[in-house]
Amino acid sequence: MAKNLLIVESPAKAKTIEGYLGKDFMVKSSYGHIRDLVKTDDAIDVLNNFTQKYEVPADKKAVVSELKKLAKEADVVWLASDEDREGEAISWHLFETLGLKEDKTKRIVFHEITKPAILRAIDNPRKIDYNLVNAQQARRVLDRLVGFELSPVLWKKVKPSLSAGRVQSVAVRLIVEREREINKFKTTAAYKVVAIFSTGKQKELFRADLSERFDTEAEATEFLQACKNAAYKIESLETRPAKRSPAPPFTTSTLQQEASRKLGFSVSRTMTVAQKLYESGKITYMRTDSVNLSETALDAASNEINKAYGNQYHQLRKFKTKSAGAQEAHEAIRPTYFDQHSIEGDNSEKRLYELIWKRAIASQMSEARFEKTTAKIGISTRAEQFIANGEVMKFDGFLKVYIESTDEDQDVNLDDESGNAILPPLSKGQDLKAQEITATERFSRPPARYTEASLVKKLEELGIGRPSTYAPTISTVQNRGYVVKEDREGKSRTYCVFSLKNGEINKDTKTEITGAEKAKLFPTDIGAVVNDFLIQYFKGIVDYHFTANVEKEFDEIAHGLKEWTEMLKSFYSPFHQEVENTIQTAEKARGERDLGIDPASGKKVSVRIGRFGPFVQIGEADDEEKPRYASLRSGQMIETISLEDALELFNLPKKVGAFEDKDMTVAIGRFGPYIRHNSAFYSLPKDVDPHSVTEEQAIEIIKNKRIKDAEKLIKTFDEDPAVKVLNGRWGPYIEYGKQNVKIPKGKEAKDLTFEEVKALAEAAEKEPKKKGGRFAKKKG
DNA sequence: CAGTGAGCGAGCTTCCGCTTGACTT
Repeated sequence: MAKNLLIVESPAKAKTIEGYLGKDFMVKSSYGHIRDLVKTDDAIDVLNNFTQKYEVPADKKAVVSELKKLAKEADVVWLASDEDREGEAISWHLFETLGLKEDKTKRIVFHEITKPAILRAIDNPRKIDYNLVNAQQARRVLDRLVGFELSPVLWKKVKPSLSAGRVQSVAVRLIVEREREINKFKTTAAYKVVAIFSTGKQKELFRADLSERFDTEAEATEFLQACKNAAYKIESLETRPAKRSPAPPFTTSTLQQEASRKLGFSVSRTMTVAQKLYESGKITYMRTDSVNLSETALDAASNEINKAYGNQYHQLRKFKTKSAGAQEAHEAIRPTYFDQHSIEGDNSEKRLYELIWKRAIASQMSEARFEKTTAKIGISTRAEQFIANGEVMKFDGFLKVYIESTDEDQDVNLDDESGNAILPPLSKGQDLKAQEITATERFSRPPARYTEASLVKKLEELGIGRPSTYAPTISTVQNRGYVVKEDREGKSRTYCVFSLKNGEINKDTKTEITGAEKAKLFPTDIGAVVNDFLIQYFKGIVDYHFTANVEKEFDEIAHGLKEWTEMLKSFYSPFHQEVENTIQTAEKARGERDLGIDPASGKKVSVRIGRFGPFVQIGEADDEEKPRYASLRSGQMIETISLEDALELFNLPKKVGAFEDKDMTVAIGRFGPYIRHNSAFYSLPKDVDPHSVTEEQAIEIIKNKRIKDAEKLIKTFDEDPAVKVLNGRWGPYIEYGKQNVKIPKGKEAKDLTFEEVKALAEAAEKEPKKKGGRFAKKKG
C-alpha cells in the first residue's frame, strides 16, 4: 500500500504526476469540487452567520467513498488542488468530507505540471489557508443568494423558469445594449478618394489615399474636376523602421477567440477539442487565465526554435497578465512537447493543436522588422495631399510561424485596403501621373454584434466569469431564451462611385450587401424584457462593475483584512430588501408597446410577450369584437417592429390553391412561414416569399417533403399506420405516438414485427428517462 | 414546434465554479 495519497483536481493531471513520483505515492483525482450547497432554499441560514448546508452530489459519491477509503490507509494525505480560491476550497472540502487528521494532512501547491515543480512543492508543504477558503465561501454564498432570490422574482413578474445571476445577467445586458446601439445608429456617408499613380515607367503603379474625405457628392465631384488638369509631385518621402512583437501564449479566452476567428469553432467546440488534446497529453491544462510559461517550457521552446529556425529567431519573453481577475493557478496553454509541430488525431484536433503550437512557439521568437515608407503627394490645384504607404519586411521573426488575427479581419471592410503594399522606388520632388482617381461613397458602420468569442473577451475584460464558465454561460443565456445565435440576411444598398480617367469624370452606381451576419448573438424579446426589469429594480447587480467590486472585497477576505460574514451582511440586507420591495410593488413585465392604429379597422395595434412568445394584437380585450392575434416572426422584435410589418402578419393565412382535392394555405408561425395541407405542415424554403407563393410552388414543396420523408421511412404496420420505423441521424428508431424509441443493437429495423415494436415502446415508457450527467442538456 | 393568447393552481424552475463522461432523433 502506498504510504502517501496525493489528491489533485483532474484525473489527467493525476496520471502525469504519478509518473513523476515514486511508488510511495498514489495520485488520485477529486474531479473538481466534491461538495456543493444543497439544492434547496435552506442551503444558507442568513440569520445565523450565513451557515451553509453542504452535500456530496450523487455523481460524486463514488469518488468520495474511494478517496475516503484510500485516505484511511495512507500515512500522509497531500492536498494538491489548484492554488486559487476554488482550489483552496476543494482542499478544505476534502479535509472535512474525508475526515482527515490535521497531523497527517499536508497542503501543497504548484503552478505547472513539471517534475521539478512537483518535487519543490512536496518539499514545501503548508496548511490550508482559511482566509482563502472564506473568500471562496463568500463568493459561493453571494452567487447563490443572488441567483436564488432574483430568479423567483422573475418567475413572479415575468415568466416561470427564468433565471438571473451575477454573470449571466450581465452577459445578456451586454447583448441587449449592443443591439440597441445598433438600432439607434445613424449611418452617415462620405466620399473616400483613392488614386492610382504611375511613375512613368512600365508597370510602376501604386495606390495612394487622399488625406480627407468629402461629405457630399458636390464636394467630391468638385475635387475631381480640380484634378483634371492638376500636376502631382512627391512633396515628402519618409522611411522609418517598424517592428511587431508576438502575442503571449494562449489563455482560455484568447484560445476561444482565435479558434473562432481562424478555425470557425464555437466556444464550446474549442473547449471539447482542447479537452481531448489535454487528456491525451498533447497540451497543458486548457482552463487557465495565465500567460506564464514554466522554465521547462521556456527551455524546450528555445531548443526547438534554435533547431528549426536558427537562433536569430529566438527571443526569451516572459509575459504579464493584463486581465484584472486573473488567479493564475496554471500555466498558459501550450504544447506539452514543443518538438511536436503537429499531431495525429481528427481534423479539428490537428488544427487546434497547430494553432496552440504556433502561438506558443511564436511567443518565444524575435520580433518582425519592417521598413515603412510614407510618401505625401501634392496636387497643384488643391491643398489636400495623397498619401501612399508601403511596407517592406526586413526580417520575418515570429511571423515565420504565426500571424494573430483581429476581430476586424472578419468584417468585409472596403476602407481597409491601404497599408502594406510595396511601393516602387520613389524620390522627393518626383513628378507623378494619375492614372485614375476614384471617389467612392462609403458608409459609417454601427458597432459590431457580439460573437460568442467576442462576448467572452468582453466578459474577461470586465473580470466576469472564469475560464471554466465562459462556454457554459454562453449556453445558459441561450437555453433560457435570452439570446439566440443566428445568421441574418443583409440588405442591399446602392452607393456612388465617381471616377476620373483619361480626363473624363464618370458616375457609376453600384450595389452592395450590408448588415449580413453569421453566427452572431442577438437578444430575444424575453432577454430584453428581463434585462430592463433587472436594470429597473436591481441596478447594482447588473452593473458592469459589480463583479469587479465584490472581487475586491473577496481579495480583502483572502488577505485576512475582512470578515467574510460581515461582507455578506452588508451586501445581503439591502439586496434582500430590494427583493421584497420588488415583489410587493413591481408590475408584471410583458414588454408591451403600442404601435398605433390599424387604418383598416381603426383599432389599436400593440405588441407584447404572451404565453407562446411575442405577438401582435389588433383591438382590445374589452372590445365587442374579439381582438385578433399574430405571432412575430423570427428576427422581428417588439422594440423594433413597425406598424406596417405588424399588420403584414395578418395578411396570412392565405389560400394559395388546392392539391389532391384539399386546400393549401400559407401562414406564418413562430418559426417561420409554412404551408398547411390536409392537417400537415410544410416549412417554406428560406428564399420563398410567403406572400407570393404560387399554387405550383406550393405543390412542389409538398412533393419534395414527401420524397424526403419516404427516404427516411423503413416500414409501417397495418395494425397502426401511425407507428413508423424511420432512419434517423443516429440510426433507425421507432416513432410511436409522441415518443421516439431507439432500436436495440442486434435487431434489424426492417425485420421488426408490430408486437416487437409495441413491446419496445411500452418498455421505454415504463423505464424512467435516464438522466444524463450533471451537464446533460436541459430543455430550454 | 406551427392553428392559440381565459383562469385556476400544485409543483417545479433558479446561481457560479471545479471536474468528466453519458447522452442525443
